[in-house]
Amino acid sequence: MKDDKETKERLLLSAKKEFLEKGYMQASLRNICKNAEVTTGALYFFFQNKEDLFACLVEKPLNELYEIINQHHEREWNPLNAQADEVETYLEHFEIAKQAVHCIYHYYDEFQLLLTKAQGSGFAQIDDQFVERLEKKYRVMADHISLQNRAPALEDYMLHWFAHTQMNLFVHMITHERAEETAMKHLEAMMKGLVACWYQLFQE
Amino acid sequence: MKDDKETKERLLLSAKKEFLEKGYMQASLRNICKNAEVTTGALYFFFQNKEDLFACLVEKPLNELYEIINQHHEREWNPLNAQADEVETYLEHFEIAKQAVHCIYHYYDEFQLLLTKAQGSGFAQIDDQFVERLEKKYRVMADHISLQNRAPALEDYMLHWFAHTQMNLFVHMITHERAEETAMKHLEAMMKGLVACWYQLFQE
Amino acid sequence: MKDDKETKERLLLSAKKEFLEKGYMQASLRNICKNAEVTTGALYFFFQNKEDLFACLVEKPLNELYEIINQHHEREWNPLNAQADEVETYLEHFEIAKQAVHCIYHYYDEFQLLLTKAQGSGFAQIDDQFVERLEKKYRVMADHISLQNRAPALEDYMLHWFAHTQMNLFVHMITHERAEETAMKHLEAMMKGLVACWYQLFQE
Amino acid sequence: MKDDKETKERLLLSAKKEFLEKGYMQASLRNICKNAEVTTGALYFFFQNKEDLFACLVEKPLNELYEIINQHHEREWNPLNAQADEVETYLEHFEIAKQAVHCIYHYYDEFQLLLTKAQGSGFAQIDDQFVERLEKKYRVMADHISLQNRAPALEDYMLHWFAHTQMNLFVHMITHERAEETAMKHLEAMMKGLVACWYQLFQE
DNA sequence: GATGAATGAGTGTTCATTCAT
DNA sequence: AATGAATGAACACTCATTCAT
Repeated sequence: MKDDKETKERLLLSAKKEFLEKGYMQASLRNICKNAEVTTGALYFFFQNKEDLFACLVEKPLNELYEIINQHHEREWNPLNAQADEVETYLEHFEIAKQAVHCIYHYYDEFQLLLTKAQGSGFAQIDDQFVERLEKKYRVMADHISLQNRAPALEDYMLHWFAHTQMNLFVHMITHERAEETAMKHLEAMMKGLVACWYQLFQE
Repeated sequence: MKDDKETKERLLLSAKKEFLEKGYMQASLRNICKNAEVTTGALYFFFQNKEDLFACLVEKPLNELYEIINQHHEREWNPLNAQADEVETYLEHFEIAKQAVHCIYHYYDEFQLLLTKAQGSGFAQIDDQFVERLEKKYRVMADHISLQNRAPALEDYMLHWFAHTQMNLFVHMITHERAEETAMKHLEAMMKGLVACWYQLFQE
Repeated sequence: MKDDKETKERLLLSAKKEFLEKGYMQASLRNICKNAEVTTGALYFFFQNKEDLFACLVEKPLNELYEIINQHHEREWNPLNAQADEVETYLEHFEIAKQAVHCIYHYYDEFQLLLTKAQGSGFAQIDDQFVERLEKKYRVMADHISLQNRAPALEDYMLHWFAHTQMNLFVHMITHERAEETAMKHLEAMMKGLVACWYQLFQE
Repeated sequence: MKDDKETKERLLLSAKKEFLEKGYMQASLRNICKNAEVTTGALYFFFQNKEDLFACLVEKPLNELYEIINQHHEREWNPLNAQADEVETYLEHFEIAKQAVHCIYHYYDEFQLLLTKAQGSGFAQIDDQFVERLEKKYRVMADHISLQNRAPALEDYMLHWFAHTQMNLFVHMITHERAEETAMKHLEAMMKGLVACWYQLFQE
């Protein structure tokens, strides 16, 4: 009777557009419904509230990204067999980043929402959580390097900053380059820079 | 205690508090006036609107920061007499950053507003403007290096990202460390990292 | 556990709970259906609307109570053979009240609904109807007494008030005592008081 | 510019009407504003919310009534000099009731609101509080009588019921008779009945 | 300089009810 | 007998802003 697209789908689409344009807070449910050619009541049939609507857009991509980071962590970074020379480290860093970027570009709009339009929603501090996961991962790598180099452990503050910088790299990409292929090319250069930075942090 | 302060001053103080607590969008002028023990009308005598109120808090610190960057640019970075060896570069980078950080910590609350609470206001993309200024400055430095090394010019994208990263460093500091002195110590380490990153960007 | 009960039964049970908890107005059909594990549509298959649902819970108990009052009226209160001395009167009053209380406690929840949770429904003024029936009954008794005592007839207002007071006694019981046995004990004492009051109304 | 009546006054008047007609819950603020020829915002300038609006109508009359009950309690019912014969008791009971009724009729609409239209507001259980105050007062009188008659103390349940009945008398009056004078005449007869009831409660 | 009153559009959310399937 | 989708009006409440005084 309506269109070929299901109502829920139309609502999600309309919501995505509205959230992208105005951000979570300024987005108007009324507007979302109007653009989806649906009444307000209908929205509340499919979603519990504004928050839930946003979450439905964003949760799946987010979990996929988390899985990527965590899998990596568990599978490859067994420090026993790691040979933490500079090249190794770079490859490791780069591999994680590449997969993350791939995921992020696969859900381009959704990560735009998460990383730049979530203020006011429950996902506002998502970057902190994301940074935290990176931090844990980097802590293991850092301690390994310190051990090999007989250098003092990397300060928490530095580790935290580095993780933040890494995450901001992703935010930067998604904000400045739409094409995944081009993004990937940039990624390589930036990661080289970051790895140089990383090793510098261990020098006195 | 209250009465000796001018109304305008009280409003600005109350506004700063509200904006810091809730961010620009969620801040309520009603609330700001109530806490300043002033009526809404009074606010509109001193300020044109919400936007203007926010600007009044933030404009002066922002301009001071801009001046620091620009002065530096003009005075010290005459490329004719620059000897762009690595140490020089580091010192140059570091000197600018130090002065910027000093300024930022001098107006701690205000930069908190600008850098983390401005979403919804006209200053929402202030970081972009800030980045732009850094970019211009780094362009000169980069070209100088390229010339000396007979290397190809640094890509715009990379320059932009590096400037972003530099700016995020400031955001990170202001979000994670209240004491200027401690901040400065961290700054040194982080800047060493960034300079390493910077030089890496010129490698093939 | 759920499946053996018929849908209609489950709806009525769930509705009773919701109405008792929130009263007629605040009760949510949505909620009633959810707790009955049934969709809204199903509710409207069995009941015409909210009002009807409430009525279905409450009508049968109400009619039984009406019958008790009316039967009594017709059977026993033939004034020709009544010997309206004080003891007789007390016993008569008491007997009716006892049977009414028994009925009310047999349908405890339902009368709770009727007497304290019906605001907003068509049963909101049920107490008035109830009082009316009591009134008719008391009118006969009152006139009999007036005749015997050659006293003026009991004013309508007083009769109405007395009937109200009698009914409030029932409301009070159902609101303050869950056990029928205990309630009955209290009933006796209260009825003695009311009969004293009743006779006082005939004094000049 | 508007009428001769102030906006706030108009709002209160309109609110009183709406609350009386529909009860607290069903009353619509939109409607109240419309009838007062005022925008919704205006209402919220004068009142915090629906609850507050209702309270503003009702609080003053309520406090006056409380004062009447309390003053009485403190001034006259010093049991040392009380001669608790039946006539005394009646007069005492009657005197309180008369003053209460006078107060109630002075604020006729407001007590209508309080006693019959407050469901859903914070004043929903106001009758309980009111009963409680009466109860305290009657407890003193009851114990005095028990002492004199060497009779056992009046059961709490009975006292509570009697207080309820007394209060219901007021509710009844306000619901059934608009003219204070007529009401007062009825009051006397009803109070005589209640005092007879009261004394009956002390008989075995 | 500042007040107090008022605007009016906007917010997210809930509701009883309907109906094609 | 029952579902799931959808309606549309209503709700209390908040907002930045205006303006006569």
